[in-house]
Amino acid sequence: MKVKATRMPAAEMQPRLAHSAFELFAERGFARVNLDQIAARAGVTKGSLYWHYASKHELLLAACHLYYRQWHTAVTAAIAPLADPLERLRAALAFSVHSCVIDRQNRMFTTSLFLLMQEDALVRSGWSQFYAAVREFYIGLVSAAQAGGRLPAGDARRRVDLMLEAMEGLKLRAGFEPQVAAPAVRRAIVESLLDIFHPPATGTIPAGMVATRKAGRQKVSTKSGRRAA
Amino acid sequence: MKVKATRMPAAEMQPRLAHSAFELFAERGFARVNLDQIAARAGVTKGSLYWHYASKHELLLAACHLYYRQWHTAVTAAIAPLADPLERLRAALAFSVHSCVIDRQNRMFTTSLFLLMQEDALVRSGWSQFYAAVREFYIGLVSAAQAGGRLPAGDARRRVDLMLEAMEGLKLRAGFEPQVAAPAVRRAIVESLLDIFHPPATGTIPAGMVATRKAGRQKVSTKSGRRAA
DNA sequence: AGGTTTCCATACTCGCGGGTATGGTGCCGG
DNA sequence: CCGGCACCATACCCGCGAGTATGGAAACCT
Repeated sequence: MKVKATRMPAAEMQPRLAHSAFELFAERGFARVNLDQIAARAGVTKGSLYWHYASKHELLLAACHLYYRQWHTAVTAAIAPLADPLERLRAALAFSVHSCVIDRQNRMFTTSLFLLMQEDALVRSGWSQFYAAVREFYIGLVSAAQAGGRLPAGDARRRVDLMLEAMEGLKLRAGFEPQVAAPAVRRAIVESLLDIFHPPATGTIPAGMVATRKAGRQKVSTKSGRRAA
Repeated sequence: MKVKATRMPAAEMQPRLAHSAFELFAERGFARVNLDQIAARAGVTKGSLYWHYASKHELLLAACHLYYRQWHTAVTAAIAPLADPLERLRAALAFSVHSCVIDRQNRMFTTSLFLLMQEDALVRSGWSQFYAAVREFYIGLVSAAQAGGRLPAGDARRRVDLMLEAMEGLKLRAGFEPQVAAPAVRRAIVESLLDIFHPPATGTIPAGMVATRKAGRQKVSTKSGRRAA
């Protein structure tokens, strides 16, 4: 029986299984992946998978940690060569937008995660911590740009929250509107997100004296606005 | 056998089943609902469910159409009594934020939908049409506010896209950070979203007011440059 | 009335997949 | 050299749930 019991040197199979689990979850989503597939991709069978992980759920948590670490190293590398704080922020945004829009695996994994989060406290708290880390990371970039005079002062935390929400929404939108993957659109999106860190022209409402300096720069609403009845 | 074959008058059972399917999908998500539960909530059994719908998938599509119609009537009612265009926009935003943040059913249903979308063209195109309708609805509100001088001029479509993305992201965030459900936070979020429709103080970088003079090797160029990302 | 159609219930099939039982094999210490 | 441990494969169990087969009762003809 060509059993090929190659004897992995102890704690090498565990991350290997987590990696294949992550890949498959990112390709097909958690529910559409079974344990035989995960084990097969790692080169073993389900029986030995259960020696390393007690359940599919544990495998999910391991895949999540893998995802979190991957994001951190990738975004760190993306901004490492840059010195100007605004350019660092811009590069981080460009990286995030790219991974949200282009990387289908990323979309599938996180979308699957958002559903699991609704009924699993561990997944939820894990994501919550990751999200907090991402937020602090961006707040650091924005604060540095503000301190360096490259961005106007403002409530960094609140604006970063808005920006991150828009990023997540963009990811979802890219799932059904593939045109946002066009390079020109992506660049425009990055600029839109950067605009979030510029405060509005006036406080909140420009009462009646709106300047309308650039009115009519683009065709406005003639055929788009089916008025709300 | 007390068979209780009450004989629903033809096309009354169909929407009844769609409604209970929607409710259950919104409570537990598509994958965690079986057909017996849907049939039971509608007062029948699975055998008769299959007389009205050919598969669970058809039931899902019916539930989607129900959701789309519900959103439209609800948001229309929310802004109906208002006349001022900016107030209409604000009311629509407040309604949307409320349903994203408070309504757990809404979150669960759409989150479940986003996952199904990845592998189901019908669900995807249905959502795409719905999203387009929502976008046009908001573009109409924004354009009206701009035309009435209540909002400064600007690219309504692009800003509405950004706003809707932030709204979807907010919905996801509300799933794991329940503190956004606080009324004060909700109001602040509505104002943040409204700020999107106020253009930044200057084009992109406020060069005049800050110390560093715009080391702008790359400027935004307003339309589309040919820079590599 | 008798036949047909419409709507509904009961009872079943059956594949899928998470999880388990069990036994084999390389390896290491004694 | 041998017993035990770590790692892995094979083969099984079993619940769940989508979908089906079948039959029965009400309504609708003609």
